[in-house]
Amino acid sequence: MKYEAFVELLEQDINNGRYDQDGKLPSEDVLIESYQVTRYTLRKAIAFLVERGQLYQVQGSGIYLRRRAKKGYFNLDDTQGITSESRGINQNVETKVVSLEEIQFKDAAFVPEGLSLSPETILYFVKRLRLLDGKPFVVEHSYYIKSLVPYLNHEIVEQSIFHYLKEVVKLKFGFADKIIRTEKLTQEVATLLELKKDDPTLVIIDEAYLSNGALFNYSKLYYHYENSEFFMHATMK
Amino acid sequence: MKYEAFVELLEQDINNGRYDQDGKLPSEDVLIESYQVTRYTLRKAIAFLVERGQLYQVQGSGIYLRRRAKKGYFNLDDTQGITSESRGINQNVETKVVSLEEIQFKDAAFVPEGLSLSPETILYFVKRLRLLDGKPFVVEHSYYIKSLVPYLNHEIVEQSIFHYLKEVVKLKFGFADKIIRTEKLTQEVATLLELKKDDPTLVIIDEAYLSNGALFNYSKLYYHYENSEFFMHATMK
DNA sequence: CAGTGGTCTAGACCACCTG
DNA sequence: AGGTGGTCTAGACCACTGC
Repeated sequence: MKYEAFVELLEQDINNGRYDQDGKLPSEDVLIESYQVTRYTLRKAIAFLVERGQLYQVQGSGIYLRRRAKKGYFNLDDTQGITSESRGINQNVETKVVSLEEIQFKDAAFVPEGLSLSPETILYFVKRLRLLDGKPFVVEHSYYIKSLVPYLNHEIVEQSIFHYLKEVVKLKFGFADKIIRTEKLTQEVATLLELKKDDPTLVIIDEAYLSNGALFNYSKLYYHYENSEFFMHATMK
Repeated sequence: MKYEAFVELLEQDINNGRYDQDGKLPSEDVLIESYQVTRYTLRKAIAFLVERGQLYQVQGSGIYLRRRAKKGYFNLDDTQGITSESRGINQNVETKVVSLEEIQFKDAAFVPEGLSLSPETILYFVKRLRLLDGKPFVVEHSYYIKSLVPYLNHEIVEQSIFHYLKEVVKLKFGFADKIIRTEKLTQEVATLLELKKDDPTLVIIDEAYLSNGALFNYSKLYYHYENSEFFMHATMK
């Protein structure tokens, strides 16, 4: 059994409360027996859930459920936009497209530090406002490299772009770098967020790479400081 | 050979430019041969460096160095204070202790959501201002649970508390949860950061757990919005 | 000291990229 | 087709926790 499938199965059982009375899972030996998986598969799945902060392991003792697992936050590790980020709570996501155009790399308003592309490289440039339950949540300024993302139109951009890239264009995502900071809002972004110039904003600069290491998208995201909190889990090594 | 030791060895070779001409590492088979490690040890070490964003792997192709790896940022995954976070750049860290006192849990100014402790639980409460190259960088409001952190004094708190807990008290750290958001500054914190009331601030609420899952510390950190940028690396699953 | 998770070995086969 | 990384097997032993 592939470990991804086993992760889902295990996650279901955990979420259905199968292990709630103990607050911990059975030992690895018992899990191996009851799910009929090998230790490799089991530990790979457990490691995934540990990374996500749902479980923790104590050597010599057992595998424990995290109590008070965080809900209702956007997870900084989820790199695929609001739709999947907001799982755990049911919220209505709306998207307003401010603009969609093709530009050349040399005309981009901002560029990731150290990124070298030919000045004539064609990029899609998308500005969107996204709302959660009717409240302005984030303004996105996103660039997509056209040689890797060959087609975007208004209709696609009104939905989840990443969903389209994954399911339709069949891009294989690899990893993302993010820079997080706080700024004062410009008038342009403040208007969209229904805030005032110089109000605070949480800014995330996001660089997204395919599994082959090629950058296909970079974005600057301005979050409404009152409507957005992010969560992350880290191991202390 | 333990994989932690091998990580260090491999990291040294990478940082010394041993693999720069190719931009990639040799294949796993070659690495196994040249470093005399087993595939398990090799892949565990590689996985660690991939998680940190220093390498990426492409199935069927190879193990590549990340170019333009980020330097000069604070890594959100590093959970052990400024001293180790700021590696990569040499900056002078100063610490000014604003206050150090023992309080009861019921008198704490803030409490992590869902945390249940007896109201009489004794906590150390530490307020510190930390400066980088003489510039105010972060104001920390930190609580330590005395039953797990039995002793703190002014001298310790002027240094790296985590270093003390790790090396002297021999606590074994496990994991940390963080919530990241933006707020407007209160007058009290603004004064310490040499900013004005209502200026933006990046806030991180940090909960730190021992390897046995016990919470030993939680903090609210107010970062100077002009002097602090954070970096993180994520895999897109 | 019994039982648990962590590391390690030595293989095999699969999935994917590249020439 | 050959070579690369990804998954998987079936063990063994080590390190730690808790009774």
